[in-house]
Amino acid sequence: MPKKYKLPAGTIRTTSLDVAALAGVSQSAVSRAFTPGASISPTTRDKVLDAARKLNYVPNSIASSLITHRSNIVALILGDLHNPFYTHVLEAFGREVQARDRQLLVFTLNDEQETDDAIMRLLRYQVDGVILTSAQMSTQMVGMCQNRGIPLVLFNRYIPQSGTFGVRCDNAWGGRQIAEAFLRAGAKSFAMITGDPKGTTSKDRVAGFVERLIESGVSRASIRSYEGDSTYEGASDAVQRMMADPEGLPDALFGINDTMAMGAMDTLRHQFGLSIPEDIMVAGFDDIPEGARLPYQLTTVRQPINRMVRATIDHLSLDGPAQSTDLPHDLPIRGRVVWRSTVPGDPPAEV
Amino acid sequence: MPKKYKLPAGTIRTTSLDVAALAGVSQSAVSRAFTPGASISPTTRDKVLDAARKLNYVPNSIASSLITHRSNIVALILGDLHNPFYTHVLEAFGREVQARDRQLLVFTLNDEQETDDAIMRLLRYQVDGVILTSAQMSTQMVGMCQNRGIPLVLFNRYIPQSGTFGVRCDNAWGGRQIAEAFLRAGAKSFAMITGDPKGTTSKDRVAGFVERLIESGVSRASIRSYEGDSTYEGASDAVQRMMADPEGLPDALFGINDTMAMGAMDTLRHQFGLSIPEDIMVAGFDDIPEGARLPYQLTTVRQPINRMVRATIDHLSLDGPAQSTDLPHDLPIRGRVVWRSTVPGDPPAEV
DNA sequence: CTGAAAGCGCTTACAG
DNA sequence: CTGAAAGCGCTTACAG
Repeated sequence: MPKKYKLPAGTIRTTSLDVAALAGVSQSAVSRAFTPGASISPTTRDKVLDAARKLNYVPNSIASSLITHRSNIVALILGDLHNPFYTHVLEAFGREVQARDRQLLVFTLNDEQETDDAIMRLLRYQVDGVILTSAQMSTQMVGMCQNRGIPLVLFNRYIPQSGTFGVRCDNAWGGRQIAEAFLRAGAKSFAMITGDPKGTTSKDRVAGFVERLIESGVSRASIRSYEGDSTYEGASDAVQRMMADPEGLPDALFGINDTMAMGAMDTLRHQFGLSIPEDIMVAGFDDIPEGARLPYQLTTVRQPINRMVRATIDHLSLDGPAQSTDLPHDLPIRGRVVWRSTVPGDPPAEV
Repeated sequence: MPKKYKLPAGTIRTTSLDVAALAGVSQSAVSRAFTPGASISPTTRDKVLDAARKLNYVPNSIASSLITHRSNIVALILGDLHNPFYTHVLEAFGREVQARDRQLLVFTLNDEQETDDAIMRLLRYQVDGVILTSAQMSTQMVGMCQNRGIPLVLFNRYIPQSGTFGVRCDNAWGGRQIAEAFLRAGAKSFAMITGDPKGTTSKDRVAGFVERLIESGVSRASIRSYEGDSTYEGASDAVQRMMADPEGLPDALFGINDTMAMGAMDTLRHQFGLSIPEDIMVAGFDDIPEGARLPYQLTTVRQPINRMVRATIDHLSLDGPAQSTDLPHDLPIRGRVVWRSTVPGDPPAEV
């Protein structure tokens, strides 16, 4: 019986029919043997599993997906791979998704406005859920996912009034803690190196930071801001601009993420010969392990990655029915301050 | 006409049949409109594409995969995510695979011996190819892939006599260059911080390094070796052991990868107050961007990632027939020395 | 260039 | 608990 559709030459393709023949059971029985909880006797199951082992049979999940409408694939859209924080995010999602017998289909974005394009591509793969860690997406694309019943969760960002659900660190709270730390250490003038001006993450950290300073009577004029592009190199450039500023050196510098704080520290020390925290105190945000290394010992805010990742995956409702849409559309999770040596003195109380 | 199989509630599922109905053509025509190179008139194609747009139709690649035996998915097995080198590898593979209209299904490994398990899982997804960057796999698993006609390429490792194809950096050559650089700078005693003792990468770099030193009359006794676990922290521990060694400080230290070289530098400087290269010269391997930062300025060997990634994907033969197996089973690609300031003096000639 | 029809490899009501 | 059969949404020979 010649196959009607061409297969790559020399390829052996063992199907449930082959296993059924060897085990002397129906094809349905083979399917049931591989379906947890299916109605099958232990005897039959063992016969099938034996035959499957002999034939090196592995069920074809493409075929089962077609009928179950579940691909067991979760799409992860990654923007900023160069920030080690996102390496840890990828690792955490990989671990959690694999623990649920799914796999990650990764979409790496080169340009900013590629998110919509990535969504169009992942729709073809019939993914069971989408995790978006990158830039903005259009409301049209949100609709494409919703129509198809594909759960979408934003990680560490939110799109107001889009009806999308977002899990994130409580960035404004974190910004406040850093402000408080600087104030207790006696700082009077401040600078920030900011990230993506369109992203909510950087904006919220800045907002919390500034808010707390203003509350404490600091004048807006003594809070400067430089764009750092979220990167080490961008922060280094921002420090050049800060140092060229006639205002002079601020007492305290807030890098909106650890990578930028590290870039700023290296530039302040090696290019301007300054000491930290003696000449200028520095703090970051994220608590990437690199910030704990000997040369940095960076005071920062820990993002509770594992809790954030689990909350994200829970919202995907990979098993069971979709989450009700009455839930709050934004779930900020509070981290904690990690006190190291780039800010002098003792940790202040939470504010 | 009620659907026989349950769909998640509130979900709209548009198929080629719906598009065909709206466009007034057959379902075959819809399929052809979305198949590049298919036999279809421009008029019909436009009618179909119009209807598809109105209905937000996206072809279901699960269904097409079932019949074409191509999932358009490439499996990438990643081990050491904490080494920034592999972040760049992931990014390069993502870029190249997406440029070929495929996506990466990522398998992150926590433990060492999970590779075989990952292979079993990816077989279900009917991937078009497998890229393995992690630890060893059994020859049985190699056979599983070969039987199914799934191309498998090892990235930066090889398994002798397994019949598997590997693309890698010419690690022995790189090790020789570092040895030569140290020798020209006047070093007489040497130490290495090594990586995974089972991996070929570390072994080959060590072998090339030692070989060149021996050639130049260096005695084996003046070449020490410490295990560094391929990590920053492992290298830091290795330096502790090296400094406790009664042999005293060597003239030159080779970190088998940049991450370890950086861990060693930080520990030598901040914990032992040593200067680099005045007290001890250091070199690494990989040329990760972090090694070029101000505090490190690390002399190293660049791995030609882009060439390696392209060679890997070419060997997958995603389009066209599978590669002949007469090809050499191991393709070492030569990098180049990146000369910075952790080794004194001028760059030596290649050896 | 076009349509009707078979079939990819499974899951799952249905009827024993 | 079990098997025969329908069907998931496509691609592709086949016959016009």
